[in-house]
Amino acid sequence: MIDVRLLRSDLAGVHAALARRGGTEVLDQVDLAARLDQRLRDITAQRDDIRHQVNDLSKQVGQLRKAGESAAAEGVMATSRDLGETERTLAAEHLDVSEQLRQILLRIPNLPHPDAPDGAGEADNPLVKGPVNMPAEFAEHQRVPHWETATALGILDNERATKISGAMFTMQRGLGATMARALCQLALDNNADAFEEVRPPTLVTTATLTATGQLPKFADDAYSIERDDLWAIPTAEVPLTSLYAGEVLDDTDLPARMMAQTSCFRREAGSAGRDTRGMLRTHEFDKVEILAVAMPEQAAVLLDEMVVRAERTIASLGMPYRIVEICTGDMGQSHYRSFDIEVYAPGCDKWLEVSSISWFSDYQARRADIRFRRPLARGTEIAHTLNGSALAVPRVWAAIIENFRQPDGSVAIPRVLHPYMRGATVIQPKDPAQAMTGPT
RNA sequence: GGAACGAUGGCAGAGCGGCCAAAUGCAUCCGCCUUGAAAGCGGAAGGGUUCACGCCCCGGGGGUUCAAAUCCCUCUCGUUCCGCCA
Repeated sequence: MIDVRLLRSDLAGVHAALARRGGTEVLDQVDLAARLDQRLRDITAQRDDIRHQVNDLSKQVGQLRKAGESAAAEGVMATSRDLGETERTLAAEHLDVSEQLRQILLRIPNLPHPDAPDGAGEADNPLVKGPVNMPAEFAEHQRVPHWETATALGILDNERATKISGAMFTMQRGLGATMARALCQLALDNNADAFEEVRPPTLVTTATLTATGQLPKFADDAYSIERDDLWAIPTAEVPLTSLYAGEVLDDTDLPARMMAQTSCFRREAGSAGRDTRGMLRTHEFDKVEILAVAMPEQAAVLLDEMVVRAERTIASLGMPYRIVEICTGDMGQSHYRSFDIEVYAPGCDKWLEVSSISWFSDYQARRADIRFRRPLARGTEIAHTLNGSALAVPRVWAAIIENFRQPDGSVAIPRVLHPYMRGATVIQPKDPAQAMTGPT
């Protein structure tokens, strides 16, 4: 949520910043919000004035009663009672207008960082690094889609996953399952020097999913469990951001850094039919997320650091990758500034987004009410939040299968994963760990 | 799932319907004392909103009343006991 006070102090500036994201409906919403805010403040002033009078009169009643002047007290009570009517009317109107305002504010996106590149969409995202590790050309045996290779090796069994749970669910088996877990372990180990490992809940309340910005606007993208009013998290960002919701942190606690491996659940409502094969787009997947709650002046450096950390893990796998910055027209609603890491998958011939690292300024923290206190300052300030995927399993997994496919159809396991693979260095068709192959 | 009790400031913990933003203790900060510290003594200090006056905040919501931390209803959460259970 953006700061309402900006609508009063610099409406033109808000307009200019949001215009960079493209679209004009937002600007109308901003104007509407500004009008509602003005009205709300008028009502508040009137209501508070009435309350002030009632409070005064009530005190008088007490004093008159004590003095034994009950007739005078009755008169004052009558006056106060009448004022109470007006107060109720104004209070009801206040509630109504403030809820309207809130609903609009919740849907207004964050203002982009001044340095975020302008652009209309994905095609305008500037390349900031790479491609790294890109060979002059790929061998023919690498030009096989991972779902073919992996199914043949018996490490991917999407047919049975679909039987169990429906379309766009995947299942890894044998060394494929081991490697999925190994990837998470690698990402966790790579960041354990600076981030506290957390194992948060994966079902959260409506309030929690609203704090990070998924609700109310993107309800269709999330799985809900209506009977208990819970939602399945689309990313560990959701519970980790809300970990300190409603709290006032000490400046010495900041930046607070946390990481978590969780399942992530996405309905992919808008992308039915796209990327349905293999593991490019799935309803449930594992991801290691890193996250920081910080003071504003700490955030820019943290963003750089988190990009470097995500890159380091990806780079260590030895696959071609590049880093792009997300332009204003392609940024998510809550984002202030954002970078993606993409890995090249030769079998699909696609650059796959495997990590996204973002700075949210105070947008999420205001929704979540995460504040901090400076030593000498009076009052509190809204914190900044940042987060990023240290590693998202399915696409990295897929890219490994394609990049490291050998001429004989086996897959070489990247060296950094060897310690986590129980001695395996290659995934062979006749690997004894494969108990049963898929029903092809 | 059933029953009982509970929810107040950073923590602990008082609080007759009006004099309660709220005692007291601990912790914190600033002085004094001291070579320095501890102890002792004195003092300061909640959050939100507002240009300000003011208004709001005692788990959330609703109600009663001229007036609610205080009375009533309800929800949530917690503790204990019972049941069930990886």
